[in-house]
Amino acid sequence: MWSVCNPRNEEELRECAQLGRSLSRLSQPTILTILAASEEALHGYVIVQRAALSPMFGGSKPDPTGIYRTLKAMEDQGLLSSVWDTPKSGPAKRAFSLTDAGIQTLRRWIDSLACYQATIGELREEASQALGIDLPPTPLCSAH
Amino acid sequence: MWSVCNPRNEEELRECAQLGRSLSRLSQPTILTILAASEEALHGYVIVQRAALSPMFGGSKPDPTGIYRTLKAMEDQGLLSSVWDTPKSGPAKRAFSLTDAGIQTLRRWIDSLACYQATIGELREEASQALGIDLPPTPLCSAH
DNA sequence: ACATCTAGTAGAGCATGTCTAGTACTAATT
DNA sequence: AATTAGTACTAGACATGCTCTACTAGATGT
Repeated sequence: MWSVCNPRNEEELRECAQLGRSLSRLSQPTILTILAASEEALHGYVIVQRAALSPMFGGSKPDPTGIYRTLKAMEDQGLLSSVWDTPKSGPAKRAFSLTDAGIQTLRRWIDSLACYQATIGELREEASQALGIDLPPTPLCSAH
Repeated sequence: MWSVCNPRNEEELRECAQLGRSLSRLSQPTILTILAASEEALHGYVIVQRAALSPMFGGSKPDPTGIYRTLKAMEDQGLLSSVWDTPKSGPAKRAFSLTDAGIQTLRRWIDSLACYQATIGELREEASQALGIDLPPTPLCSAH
């Protein structure tokens, strides 16, 4: 299943857009949003699950390896902080929460995302014009 | 200079979005649009120049290496066809034009782009909600 | 003579994402 | 009691797409 558009099959995805399951480079704002929406610190595993519900991944769980690596990178950048949670029973797990820098970054992302939207909209208009067709209405997109 | 958003400097780009000069994976629809808008076949060099004027790259010329490689890949996929143009004087140059498959693909891209827009819009809304702020108005974005 | 423009190519590297596969412990099912 | 599914995380290999540096080579301009 695909998140962003809704091709009937893998074939069509490859034909059409040559994209992966998610928009590239937008897992960071997705993670920031998930953490900003949560009162408490979250484990990576939970973040993966919530990400599946976000518009970016629209139902299908993102690859955990990628998310864990992104979390680590974001912590290195100072956007997140984490503490090890070592319960008596069960595996050790890391709980992530936003730093002030993370909140600032998300704030900036909101503007960036608007710019992306505008840019993509312009490209879409130009493409329609070039084909000499009217801008078609927004199709049914997400899987939720 | 950046194409999509308008950060004051490289620093801010890195802080904010960790993105390159262009939205990832959208150079293909950009190229398709440029070719669809042109009556005649275009040289790679000209495509690079026109790309600089498109919303995706907003003024700054994209890396020619990347564009040439993408053109080759698109030809391999049957979206483009090319002929060598070997004038008496001057270097040999390749002229690209759209195939029927390329036109079909651009048509599908128009829907895909709408989905991207919608997805990014939803993410933006969720981010604003999570921060407890009103959805700010679309900022000034592109450089043209 | 030197710089700039046209037109393209080669190779290295980075960021991001994907795939396969594993560890380890718990809880529910058969 | 053994198997399966769920929680929680890690490692390595690979693919894709973009970026950077650097190069060839002819044409045109100063």
